[in-house]
Amino acid sequence: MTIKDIAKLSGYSLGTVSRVLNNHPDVSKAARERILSVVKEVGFEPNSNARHLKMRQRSAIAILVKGSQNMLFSDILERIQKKITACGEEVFADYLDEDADEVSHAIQIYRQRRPRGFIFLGGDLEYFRKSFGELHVPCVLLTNSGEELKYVNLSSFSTDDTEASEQVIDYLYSCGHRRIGVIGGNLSVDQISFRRLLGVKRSLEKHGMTFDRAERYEPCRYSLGEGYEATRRLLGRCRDLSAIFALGDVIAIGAMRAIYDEGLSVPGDISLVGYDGIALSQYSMPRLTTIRQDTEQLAELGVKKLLESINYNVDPVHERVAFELIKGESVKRMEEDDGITGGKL
Amino acid sequence: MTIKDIAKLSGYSLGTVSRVLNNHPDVSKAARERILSVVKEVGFEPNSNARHLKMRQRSAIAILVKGSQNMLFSDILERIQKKITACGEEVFADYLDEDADEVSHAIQIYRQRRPRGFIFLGGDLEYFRKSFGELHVPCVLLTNSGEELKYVNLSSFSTDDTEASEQVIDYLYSCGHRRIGVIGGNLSVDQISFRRLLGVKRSLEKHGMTFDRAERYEPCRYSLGEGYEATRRLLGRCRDLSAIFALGDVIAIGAMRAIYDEGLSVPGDISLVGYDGIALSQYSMPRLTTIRQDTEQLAELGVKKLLESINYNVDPVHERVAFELIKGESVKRMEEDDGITGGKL
DNA sequence: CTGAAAGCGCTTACAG
DNA sequence: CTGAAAGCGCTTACAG
Repeated sequence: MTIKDIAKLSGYSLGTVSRVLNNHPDVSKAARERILSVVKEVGFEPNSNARHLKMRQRSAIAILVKGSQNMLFSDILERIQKKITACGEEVFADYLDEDADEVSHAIQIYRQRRPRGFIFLGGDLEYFRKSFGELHVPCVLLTNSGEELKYVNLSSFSTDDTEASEQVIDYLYSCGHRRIGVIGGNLSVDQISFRRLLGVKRSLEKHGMTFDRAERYEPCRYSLGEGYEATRRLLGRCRDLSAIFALGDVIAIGAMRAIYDEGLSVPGDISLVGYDGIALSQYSMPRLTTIRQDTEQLAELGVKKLLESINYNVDPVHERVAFELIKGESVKRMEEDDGITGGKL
Repeated sequence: MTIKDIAKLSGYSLGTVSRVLNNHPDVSKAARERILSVVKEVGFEPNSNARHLKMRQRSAIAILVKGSQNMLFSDILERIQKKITACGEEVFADYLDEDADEVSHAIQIYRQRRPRGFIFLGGDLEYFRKSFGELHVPCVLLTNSGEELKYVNLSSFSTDDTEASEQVIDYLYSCGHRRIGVIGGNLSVDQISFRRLLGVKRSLEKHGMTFDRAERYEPCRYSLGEGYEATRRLLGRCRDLSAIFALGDVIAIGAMRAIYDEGLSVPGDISLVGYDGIALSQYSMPRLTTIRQDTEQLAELGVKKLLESINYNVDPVHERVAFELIKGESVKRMEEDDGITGGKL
């Protein structure tokens, strides 16, 4: 069943059928109705290969997800898919390893499938800097800011990681915590974890303390298992911590279990704060105190901007989305610990 | 950059370039080497729209995932993607709501993108029965068996849900539990939850007990929140339960929190068993006793079979994959409860 | 408003 | 082993 058959069946020519199918304005009402009814009757669907070949138009919207087990991204992805589909666009998602080079991957996908745009769920600026210049389609980066890169076809929407992390530490400080450890991510300048660590440092310095990274920070990937191991390493090294800030909720859940396995309790012995605000964080025991990223906003703005960029070639934007410190049950208020342990210990 | 440019640059004709690109045997070594070197040099990638238009061949392999937050499926999906990509095939994933009609969706995707095959991650036999007949590409259903449907283009690989559930209840029984509640899924004959319930019933009857569904079973979707709510409803109704079998780990994690919120403990007051064996189940406190589905095997067999079906038109198969009862920390061995509460209570 | 025709980038009999 | 040519199913100037 091709457009030719529809032409024959409807009594109109190939071109007219095509015009109707593509919603061109200059078709008579009679022709439109007749052709549409035939199309419907036989359940015709145009061959998208032929269509895209002609239109030289990219077929769908590609979503590149860094880490298939990342629950924050699953959440955003689900929302994006719904929104894009609702706009009548096609979407497809591809998963990459957490450390994979998403930009090289995008370039490869672009060659193979010519998507009309990309949405990156997570991104390492290092890779963007290296080869994003080769990608000439509208792109949106979510959860990390691409502002400093100044590419004309890259917008981004993200949480202000530094500010949020600063608030976390401010909060822990206000609860009397002075010996705070941090786990998650790594020290590369281009990663979100770097900005989160910056917020940690900023808060501590504001309170007259310093952050000894070598001692108090333990890097790890964003997984339960790595969060678990990192916590054990950190606790093995500095037993005196009263609080741990995990740079991701999944890491925090792993950390929680590690703390228990060390014979300690949360928040009795060690207070714990996560980051992301995934659903799971509110079902753990205790409920996690965490930074909730606004996944609905991220999805909404990301899709809207991408579609605009595809259709109108607008200027890129780099916006921050509001976050919220959710006070769960995993942080203990210390009594009168302040005077004693002021400054870094 | 098209195949024509490559022809010009290499000094060979269009046809020869195409043959080299498609690994046709009858091309001279000289031509092959020359053309390949040019292709490499300019980084040429054939236009897949044109290619597929000609080949009338479906472009990629589509994976339909029921429930984007389903961690078991994320796990399997990740493995599938790696394997398919390793075979040089393209893949794309689409997420559906847990209750969506995946078969209608597949038919629609088929019309739009002509994938060469489908892998269904989760499936409701009701939908397959209704309209799978319209889908004429090789398909593989994972985690549910499509055997009874007898479609020539549908294979399936799944865990023996009935058998596994029977083992769960056998185990709980052997630990002295007699008042067992079940949560998750629904009673539709075509769902995996139905088969799991069948195993529950079978085990209980084997031990001379009956299963009062209206009283002891509470349906819910496979999410933390619904698991939580279902548990509260169930506990509100029958306070005397000594164990709960959640038909999914995610449900179990929600249940665990609900049990705590009722002022009870796991496994002190109530023992809990999950199903799936996702990573999270081993990081909860206590670790979950659960049925581990072999995601690696499911992915491996599914991909292998689909590729075979696409390339050789082989007969469908319906196989069971081994499972394992993982004994975590969430089940308590009761002392001498047997004599007193024999039979259903 | 509509039709006839060119062409998108490729593959594959058909000849040689 | 290789080239010339037809054609996959569509879109879109171009004429009318």
